Amino acid sequence: MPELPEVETVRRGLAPIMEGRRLIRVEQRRPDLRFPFPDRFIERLEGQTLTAMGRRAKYLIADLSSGETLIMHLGMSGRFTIVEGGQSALQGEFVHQAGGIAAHDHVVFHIEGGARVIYNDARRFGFMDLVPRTALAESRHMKALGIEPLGNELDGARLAALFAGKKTPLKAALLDQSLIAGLGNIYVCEALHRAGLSPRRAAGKLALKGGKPHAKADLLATAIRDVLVEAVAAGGSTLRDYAQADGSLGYFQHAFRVYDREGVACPTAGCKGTIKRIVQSGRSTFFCASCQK
DNA sequence: AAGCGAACCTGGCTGC
DNA sequence: TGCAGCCAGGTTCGCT
Repeated sequence: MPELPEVETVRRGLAPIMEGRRLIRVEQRRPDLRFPFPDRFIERLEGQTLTAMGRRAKYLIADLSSGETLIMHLGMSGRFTIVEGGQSALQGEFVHQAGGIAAHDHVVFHIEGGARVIYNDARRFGFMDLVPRTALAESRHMKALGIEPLGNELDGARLAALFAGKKTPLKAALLDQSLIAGLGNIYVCEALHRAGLSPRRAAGKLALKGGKPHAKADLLATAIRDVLVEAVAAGGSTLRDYAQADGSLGYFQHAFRVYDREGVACPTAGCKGTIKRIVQSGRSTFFCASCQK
């Protein structure tokens, strides 16, 4: 999935199609994804106008005219495809031949004006839920989330405070959504490389000392922000066949410096190291042992 | 209580 | 070509 930049890209792709429009019809093609769909899912959506498409961490947050909010998470393999209304005969024919539905298309939103938004998720680690807007912040999905890395809260001092006393490696601390919400495996690797910090280093080492954060804490906060801002600007990096929310077939190739680049020369200027792959808490970490201390 | 590993599920790639 | 084995962007649960 989609980490924060990819989810933000999806949000930006869906917003112009869905905001201010009514959900004419909704198809739910199976009873569950990661979790069961909420009770009366279809009935609570059909006829509602989608008033705003937002994002919190890796969650899409769609406000409805009913006062409820549709929470959507893409898990590992979730994706949205937009099929515009008023398309050419040729495209229409293609869609017709394919039945308009592909394997793992689990939810179809028919939007006022003719567009369809299709949610496809092969592994079904994603989910959708409905909660009253007023209960969103306290909902089980939002409740334990940490700070937004692109918000104003993230800086060296805050990072140092969050990591204080933690013996867990920086890699694990940065993946912990209850501390900073939105980073995933790729951008954690990228941010640590930019900051010159080893993923194995204890998170607590960046903690405040005498009221001042470790100098590296500022560096890491900046690296996190930079890597996310660049990825969002690039339209969210996409891997393999991950489709852009606008339904276009072309995909953007983001140049990762370390992720999935085992054996490649470290891109840091003047560094003679080679990117290594190790496993931390069951997941791949890519880093350069010679410039990341 | 923090901090691991396993589990959830399917598909794609690698190597025999 | 076939098939077993391993790996994948996330989160949650359960066991130290």
